[in-house]
Amino acid sequence: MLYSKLFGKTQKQPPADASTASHKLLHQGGYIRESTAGRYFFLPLGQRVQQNIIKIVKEEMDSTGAQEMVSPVLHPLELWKETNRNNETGFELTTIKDRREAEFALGGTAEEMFVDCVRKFQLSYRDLPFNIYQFSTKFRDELRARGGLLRVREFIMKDAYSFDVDEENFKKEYKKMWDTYKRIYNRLGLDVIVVESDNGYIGGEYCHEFIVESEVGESKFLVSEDGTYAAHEDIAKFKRDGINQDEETKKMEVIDQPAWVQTMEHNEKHYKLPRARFLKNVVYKIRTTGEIIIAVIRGDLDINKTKLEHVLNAVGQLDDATDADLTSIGTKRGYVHSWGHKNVRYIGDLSLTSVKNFIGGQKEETKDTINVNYGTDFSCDVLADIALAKEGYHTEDGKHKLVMKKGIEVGNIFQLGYHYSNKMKGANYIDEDGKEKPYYMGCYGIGIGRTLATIVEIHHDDRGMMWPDVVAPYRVHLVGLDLKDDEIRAKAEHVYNTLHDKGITVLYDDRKEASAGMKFADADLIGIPVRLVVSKKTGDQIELKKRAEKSFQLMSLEDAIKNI
RNA sequence: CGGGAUGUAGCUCAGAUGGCUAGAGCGCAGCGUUCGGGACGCUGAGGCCGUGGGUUCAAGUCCCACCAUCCCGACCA
Repeated sequence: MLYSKLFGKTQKQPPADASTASHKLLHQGGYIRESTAGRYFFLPLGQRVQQNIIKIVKEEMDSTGAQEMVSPVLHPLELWKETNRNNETGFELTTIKDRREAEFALGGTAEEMFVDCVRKFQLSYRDLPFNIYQFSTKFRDELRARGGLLRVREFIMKDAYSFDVDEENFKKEYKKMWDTYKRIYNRLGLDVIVVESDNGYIGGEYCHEFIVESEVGESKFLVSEDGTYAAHEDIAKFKRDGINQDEETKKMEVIDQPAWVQTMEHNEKHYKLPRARFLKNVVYKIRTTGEIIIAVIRGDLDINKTKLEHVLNAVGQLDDATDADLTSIGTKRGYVHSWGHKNVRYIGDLSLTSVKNFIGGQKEETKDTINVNYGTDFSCDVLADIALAKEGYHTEDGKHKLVMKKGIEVGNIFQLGYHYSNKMKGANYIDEDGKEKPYYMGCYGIGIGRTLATIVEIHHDDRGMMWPDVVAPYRVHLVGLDLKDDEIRAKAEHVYNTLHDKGITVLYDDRKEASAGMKFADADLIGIPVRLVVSKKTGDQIELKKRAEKSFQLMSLEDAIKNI
């Protein structure tokens, strides 16, 4: 490719509103342009990289026996209604109507579509298992796009769906996809951490995110110091250390308390005891049913809303209680009781059994309870893990400390089980015994654009991008200097043609007017792995410099080609 | 959706207290001089000052509404 003909230009200054390295560099290097917030043009350079990533993902998927296909972008809204994902689960669904008033969802993920396609066939157990996938543009009506390609409203995703006869067989597929993802990211030059995470609106019981550690990432997760446990903040388990287990259990009493004691800080000051000794209540409301939920937890811990939603089987439906909600159960802020309110459900955290003789639980203006013990003085409707894990807490076995990390989620794998095959009519296969049975599913996603941006986040320096060989838009950036000299220009063109004939992709900076400094700066910014220079100085030889290295060497064209 | 900020040339930005016939640097076009780390000179093209209302003799500048964008939060594979 001749640089002078390349559509898209480099730019000296980054756009003012770009906050991440990948956003700045991809824009400056002429890889992408913003259309509207969260929707991007991929310019020729960007598209070449995107295609390279797609190629690698496709090769690895195909090698597992998965089969590529493609589904319509517009999904009949009835399908989303069939699984009740159109309104209740908080999916960022964009819907449209056509001229005949038929309603569609712009596909944001395609479980329903793939199941709908599969159920059109009379599947036998002999047809299973299989894994079908597609690359397609996904739409997410994000409230807030950010970070260039890191969180967008439209992007290409590889989404795969597996169909098995049962869980045992599914697990083999899940493991296969896990290993495949590791290979894919390895080839792309990304170190991934596999993290247990929350299924959210996808459904199913367990899933894993593939995360590349980065400060600009939005995924927070906890890792045990020895690295054997990694889990997303929303599901991370940890040990509730016993606080005062050797203390004698005392009898509950109602005591006088000064009116100024209202917050946790006040408690600590008044009783001169650590926060863990107090009871804390947090109130929520389930949006769909209006039911009030009181979460009771040890004072030093915080509620994890996602965990609580799972306990309540109300994913994406929990709102913080308003003052009006508190009034409706006959109380107000600061005076919520850990027991006794009517028409509420009490969910307690596991930590309630880790403390003896709690203080609090039934606060009034100048009274409160002390020596409160879970099980004897009060109990919740459910006792479960609903606490937010934090850095410094210990793993469940108590052996290791947890460390908080941030990263970019570049892919994920989900166990779906019977979630969709149970909800959708006719999602069955005929088993050996002649009976209809639902198939056992999994799904597997990779965000291509986000992966591309992540590669830039990891591979760049202050001059520009540094693409790994396999994804670089071209293998070689050929810089011609002194090109007004016919002889030198002929040499450069010879190099260009030779490389081309050898099947090596090359971007040839053939501009006559541009200065050497400008060409080098552009080459560094664009970040192609190998730079070759032909100029007055290089004579019969050619200069080779790798983007990632400082030094360059003169050599013959043949040696240079060997080197590439 | 809550809090904060910003919308002036393709990009980055300047245009106190209203007086604008709207500027600079980069970029772009032409000519000349340069030519191994974003060279220089001259010339030139390029603006409904986000949109709509209002106040005023006069609005890029003040007021209101809306829209858009960014940051924090909420939400979110």
